[in-house]
Amino acid sequence: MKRNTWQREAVRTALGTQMGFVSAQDLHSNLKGTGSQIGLATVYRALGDLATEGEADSLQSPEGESLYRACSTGHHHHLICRGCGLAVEIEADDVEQWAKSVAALHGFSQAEHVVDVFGYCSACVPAVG
Amino acid sequence: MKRNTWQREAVRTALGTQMGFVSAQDLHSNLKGTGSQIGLATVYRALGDLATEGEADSLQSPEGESLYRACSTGHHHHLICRGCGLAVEIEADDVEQWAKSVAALHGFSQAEHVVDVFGYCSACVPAVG
DNA sequence: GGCTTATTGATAATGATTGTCAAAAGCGAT
DNA sequence: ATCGCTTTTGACAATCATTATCAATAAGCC
Ligand SMILES: [Zn+2]
Ligand SMILES: [Zn+2]
Ligand SMILES: [Zn+2]
Ligand SMILES: [Zn+2]
Repeated sequence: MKRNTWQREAVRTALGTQMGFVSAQDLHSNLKGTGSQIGLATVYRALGDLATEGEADSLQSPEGESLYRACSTGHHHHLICRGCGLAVEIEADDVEQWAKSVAALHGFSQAEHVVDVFGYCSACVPAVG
Repeated sequence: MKRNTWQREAVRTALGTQMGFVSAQDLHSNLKGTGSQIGLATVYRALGDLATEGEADSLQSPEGESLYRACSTGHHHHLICRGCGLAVEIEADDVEQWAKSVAALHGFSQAEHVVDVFGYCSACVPAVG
């Protein structure tokens, strides 16, 4: 049976306060910054669990880091700021249809897709040029 | 000025013989297996260069590894078999336009996108059910 | 309160990728 | 072909995210 620990809840709520995607390392730093004594490994485990249970959405940054975000809604994609992590949820039925049809067209089954857009939001663009 | 070395060519041709995406580590193993004495760091550098110059296409596996594939055409995406690594190049102007417009719509700059479809090809589907 | 067992967390281990830098090799000029 | 300058190489160390260990802790149940 899975137990309720303050660590799990801490990660859950910390994720909720984030406005965008964050890495496990970042979230751990944030938690430590607020006085929490939670361990890094626990943050990794909690995030992994949340993602598995569908309470969090995960993706990989272009640099290869795993990023997480609280998310309870259904299938959708994200427009993510490389600077501050801000994530805008985007839906695109066109893309969904396209993915489905291109897979079928080539005889592929059990098709899933990865569709994410990365850039710099209007607030971060001045900081990078 | 960039120089021509047998190492670069070795990586280029080794990539060409692959039917799907491969990691730098795998390609290095393959090269070593055929008697080449090329160094691992050189394989990483060569693949990075090829990707930058547009001669190779790169993406990240779900596990976070960087994968490469020979590719001489312009910007496109892939339909990738989880079973055998087979990759079909796909183009979708619709998706390109969508990515561009959704970024602009939200004030994002320097937008890049990750668009890949994963599934099982017709040859691999029987093996997984 | 105790028992049982999942969970935690400090730390070590892993594994991909990058940095270092002296030695080797490419290329243009001689 | 040789010289000289500059890029490239490669063995090795360093980095960095993530995972594995495993003894200590603490949920949940009686
Ligand atoms: Zn931003
Ligand atoms: Zn979708
Ligand atoms: Zn296949
Ligand atoms: Zn595209």
